[in-house]
Formats: sequence, C-alpha cells, structure tokens
Amino acid sequence: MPALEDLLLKPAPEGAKRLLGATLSFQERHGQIIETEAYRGADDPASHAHKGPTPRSSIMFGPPGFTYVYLIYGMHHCLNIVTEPEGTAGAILIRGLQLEDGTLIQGPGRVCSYLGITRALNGTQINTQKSLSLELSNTPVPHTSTPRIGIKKGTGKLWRYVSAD
DNA sequence: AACAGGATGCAA
DNA sequence: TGCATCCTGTTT
Repeated sequence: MPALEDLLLKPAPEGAKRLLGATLSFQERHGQIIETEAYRGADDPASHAHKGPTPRSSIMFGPPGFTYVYLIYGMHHCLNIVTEPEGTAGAILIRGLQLEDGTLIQGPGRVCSYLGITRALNGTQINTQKSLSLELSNTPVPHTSTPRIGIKKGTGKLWRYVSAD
C-alpha cells in the first residue's frame, strides 16, 4: 500500500489528486473518495489560512494527517484532511463519495452528514481509534480538474479534482 | 431562481 | 456592527 504519510507532506493540489479513489471510513460508514479540492495558505486567497492562523484555521498550519472540520453558513460541516509539513498551511476538502452500492454522495455538507461527522471530530489524527480511517487506492485514478466551487477569489486555480469514472 | 439558516472572521 | 463566506433543502 502507498505511504499515506509521504503523500500528506506534498503540496495540497498533488495530494488532492492522489486522494481520489481512497476509501474513507468513520465508524460504520465508508465510501470511495470521488471529488476533492486543495486549499493552501498565503498563495491561496480562497483558503481560510490565507491571512495566517486564526482560532479556526490554525489546524491547517499544524502537522499533516489531522482532520479540519468547520461549520459553514452556520449549517453544514465540511471535512478536510490537513496536508503539508508543520508550519505550512494546506488541506484537502472531501467533496464527494461513492458508496459500495454505487450511490453518490455529492457535496461536502452531504459527505459529513452521511458519515456523521461534526466539529467534535475537528483536530483528531486520522487512522487512530477515534478518528477517520483513510486507505489510499493502489494506483492513481483518472480525473478532471476544474476551478473550485463556491469561492470568488482564487478561481484561476484548477484545484478541484473529480474522478473520471 | 431565490432564499433561509446562522458560525466565523475581518473590515469599518 | 455589518457583511461575505470552501452549502443545501425548500419555496417561488
């Protein structure tokens, strides 16, 4: 199996591509990741980390392999995996899953709703007992790249990745 | 096509 | 203190 630790040290866009096809599990629920987005720091105006650490975004500056779960629009949870070395901001937003029976879970809010993820999971290390489990696919998955969804700045970066299927 | 819902962070 | 924001279900 490919080394997840190595992948999470790479730039977020590279990691976001390679995370396609990975199996994501939380408690009894699981699915294959089919859509991701990359967010970085000072060079990424769309990122929560763009202007430096805040109480919410400081997790993005920490070591890789931790969860970043935030509440958006006061309603929906969004799940990210922190990437890049400690001190460098980076995260991969999980935007879509495919279940074993073929059902598609599309949208970051729906991913969290399906898996039962809330801010209670924020800042936990993945692949530990009480957190998410993430298992990479053996080979990279063919994909398309597009601008990220729901942002007004940084739209020139093609940092959204969707499995070709 | 528009909007409610309402946490977070920044500008004013 | 106001307003934009990494969204989605419901109502025009």
